[in-house]
Amino acid sequence: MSRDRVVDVATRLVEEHGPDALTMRRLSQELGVAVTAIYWHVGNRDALLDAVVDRLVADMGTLRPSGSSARERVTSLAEKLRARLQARPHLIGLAHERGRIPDMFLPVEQAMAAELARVGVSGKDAALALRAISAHVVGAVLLERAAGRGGPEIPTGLVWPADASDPELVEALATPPDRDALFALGLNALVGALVPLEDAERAVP
Amino acid sequence: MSRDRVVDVATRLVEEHGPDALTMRRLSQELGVAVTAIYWHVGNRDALLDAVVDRLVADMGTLRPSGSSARERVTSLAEKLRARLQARPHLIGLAHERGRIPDMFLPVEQAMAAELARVGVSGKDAALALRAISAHVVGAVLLERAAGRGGPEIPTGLVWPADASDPELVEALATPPDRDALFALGLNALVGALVPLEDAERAVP
DNA sequence: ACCTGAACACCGTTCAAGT
DNA sequence: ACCTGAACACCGTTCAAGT
Repeated sequence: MSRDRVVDVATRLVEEHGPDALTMRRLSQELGVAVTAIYWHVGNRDALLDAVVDRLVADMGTLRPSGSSARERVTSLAEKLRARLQARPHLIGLAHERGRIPDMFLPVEQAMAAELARVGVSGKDAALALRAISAHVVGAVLLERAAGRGGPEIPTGLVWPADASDPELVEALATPPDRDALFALGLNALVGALVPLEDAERAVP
Repeated sequence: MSRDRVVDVATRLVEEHGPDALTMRRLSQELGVAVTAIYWHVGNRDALLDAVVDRLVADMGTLRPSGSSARERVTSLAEKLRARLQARPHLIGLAHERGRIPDMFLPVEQAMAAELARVGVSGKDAALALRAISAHVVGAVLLERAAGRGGPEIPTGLVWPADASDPELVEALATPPDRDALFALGLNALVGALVPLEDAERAVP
């Protein structure tokens, strides 16, 4: 037993079954210890969740961009961040509930800031661009997380009016969305609007 | 006592204090009735939450676009939807947790589809555009909801490196983001990429 | 310093019993 | 048809008591 082991097991429980599955009694069972022993190590459940999120934030580490142009590199950072978040949906949901999303994003935003600086975007403009792009990433991940759990993807009670003049649209909306395409679409729109072209790109369009 | 009154009071509790504040015992107190009486009317807590969300979905009604061009009208729909969602953050959080966001968005998406049709966007393209825009709206609202509750807006433990070459950026990131500007920025980028200009707009640019 | 067991105040839910 | 009270299995947390 140690504080670290408690946080380890707690993290695993949250990761696999969601925050609600982390009860002090279940945790004590997995640790092979009395419920009350946990309190000596971590204080209480709230502090334990804080510790879990703290570790996640620290683990986010630094993402490295790939590609040559600033647009490619910023895009790659956003995609890698999304991939990393998607791998642990319950944990990022927890981080979100506890208002720790900004902390988690710091490393990527730093990396993006460097790319923006290269193409002459700085100051308030850079801050707005960073935040718009990272907001797109979290927004997408949070939405997907709900879609992953929730019941049927297709609206249950309500139906698109049958008399619609655009049957192809109706059919497209009846199938679950292509989340990768959706994410890429929004990201490209943002990057296109916020990250200037480099000289090389402008020369050969 | 009636099923309607139970759902009324439950809705008020969730709206004001969040879903966690809706306990069967507290609800019974506000209703002036024994806890177990509630079960006769609504089944159980889960079904009660379903009923609350059902009512919200039905209440979303139809939003009317304003403006003349398709871009303006689509933009106005997204802005009005955001305003409506922001007015009841806890309830939309609940709808999100229960995977009912698509249901809630149906009316607006219908209205947007009409606007897109006017400028010749239909079928799969229209479906993708609709979903990209509404994803931006939910994403933004979900993020703001967390920001509203969570502790300090500014990252707690971590700090932007002090040696940064762009002090204006560091300062901009140290102040809470302008959420309206952030939302408008993303929305404009999306609408610009997805909704074609009308003839009139192209003539007088 | 670290762990246990009993105890308390809370949950959601069931069910027999009342009117 | 509608409501009550007792009861059950769960929570998180405190605290005196052990080693």
